[in-house]
Amino acid sequence: MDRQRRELTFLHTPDFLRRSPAPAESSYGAGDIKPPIREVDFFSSGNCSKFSTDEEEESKNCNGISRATPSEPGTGLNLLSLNSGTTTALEGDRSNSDAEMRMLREQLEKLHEENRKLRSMLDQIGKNYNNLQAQLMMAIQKQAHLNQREQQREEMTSMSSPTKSAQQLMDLRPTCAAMDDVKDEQKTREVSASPTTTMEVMSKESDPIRTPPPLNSTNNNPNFEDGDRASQSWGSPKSPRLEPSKGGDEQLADVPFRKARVSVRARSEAPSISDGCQWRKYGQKMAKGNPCPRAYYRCTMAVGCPVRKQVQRCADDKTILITTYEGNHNHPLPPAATAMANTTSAAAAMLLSGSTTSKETLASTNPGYFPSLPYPSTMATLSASAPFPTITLDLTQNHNTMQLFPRMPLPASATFPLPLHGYAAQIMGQVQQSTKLPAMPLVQLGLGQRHASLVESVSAAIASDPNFTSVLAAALSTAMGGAPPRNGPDGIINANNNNSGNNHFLPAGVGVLPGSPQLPQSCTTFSTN
DNA sequence: CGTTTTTGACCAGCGC
DNA sequence: GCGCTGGTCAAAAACG
Repeated sequence: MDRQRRELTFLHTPDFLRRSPAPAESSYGAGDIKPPIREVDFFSSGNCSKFSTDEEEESKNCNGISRATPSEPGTGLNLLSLNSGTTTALEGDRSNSDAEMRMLREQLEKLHEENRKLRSMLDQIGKNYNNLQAQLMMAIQKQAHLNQREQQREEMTSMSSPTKSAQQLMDLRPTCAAMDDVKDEQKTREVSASPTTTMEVMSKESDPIRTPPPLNSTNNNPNFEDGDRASQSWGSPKSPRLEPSKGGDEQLADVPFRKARVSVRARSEAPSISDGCQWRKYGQKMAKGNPCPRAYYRCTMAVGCPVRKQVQRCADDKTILITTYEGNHNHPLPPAATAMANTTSAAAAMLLSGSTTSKETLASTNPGYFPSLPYPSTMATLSASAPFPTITLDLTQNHNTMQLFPRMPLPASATFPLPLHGYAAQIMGQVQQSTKLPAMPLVQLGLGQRHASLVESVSAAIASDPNFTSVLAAALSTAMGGAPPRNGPDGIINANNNNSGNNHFLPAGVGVLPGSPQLPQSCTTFSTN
């Protein structure tokens, strides 16, 4: 109820985009930022209803100005509350009542107008989000058909392709999703049936407000297996990440997935970005070649959550904050942390679903799929040559990606839910099943080399969509604590890659994918220099 | 007083 | 085997 009240108040707050209290995370000591109490969840706020979990409340919220909440100082609702009290007081003093009533009415009208604007803005955001989802699924399905044909050809010809080892690794990976074969197969059939069905299924899964995953879902959802394993390793001394005790296939199969990372480069003055999760700093090291220390965080939203992140400033440009996420949450995420988590999950899924071979310069080498890429370079790049497969989202350069929010102030503590979870895991589960269910279009997402092209094409498709980049850039920029986009003359965040890191930048897909059961390997990562 | 951050120490992987 | 580096642990300090 408190949350609903806050959200309700938020909707009526004239300057709701202002900076909110600091996030509960810090990386460099002073200037710690606490987690925002009021969060702007652009991705999930497709309409007014997204602000409330209660339908009744929802309808009230959508009808203009709603109930006053005396406990919320400095908000429009408080004005209404004041209005009510003042009206009562005026009964004993009518001399000034007319003038004050006029003033109050004007204030009410202003608030109404403000609410209308905010709602329309939210609606627009939601529409754009849904459009991107639809486009992504279309692209996936389209590519899936192509891959199916390609797969049949490959089976006839190349049994010793360079990426066979990578595919073998995937195939050997513990079949955490296999336990749910039947269910996932049905789901996949639904997904492949039609775009509409796909979106319905996924949107149901994606909305953490409406369908919050069970807290103990780890026990039930095979997709949590990886996280559980990671948790176990965390619990053991020295966290043997590679678990040498495990031999043979399982280890081989496990490593490449657990190591996958998603990295985000963005400009920020804040010590770290607020991603909607709570983090605890557990270490700090000086990294070679960078005067800035690297901070290590782990997720504290749930006991044993295996997600970790690294935060470090770029050595070349200290205004660039590089954050790297690894692992997937074993707990439900707050709405504020869901949207971008899905985005980065998709990015990681695309990375992981490809081969482990380097895929540099995908855009230039693979122009056939999406010849009309609007950007000379990309906002997402893949690097499989690094020790860990890493996808880097570079938001330090500007293109016209802020068009959705031309003059929207960026709240310092707007949330930036990067830690991976959700759809990536779903995809990965399907990837694993793919060896068993070759006929399912989506299932084929992750099969070795032939998936590289899919990864590339989907990535390109996403990257080529101005709406997507706009939304992603906006979300990322809002997440940057107090760092207004400064790359462009008009405050536009660029979607271009930046080569200051050692990652190889590729046009990769960063899909805004609907949420889903937590996946075996979701991660969000920052490239480190 | 409980939680979080700091920071030196420890460990594993890797290259020579 | 040794040294370097990245990552983590854990005791102490700081914080609220």
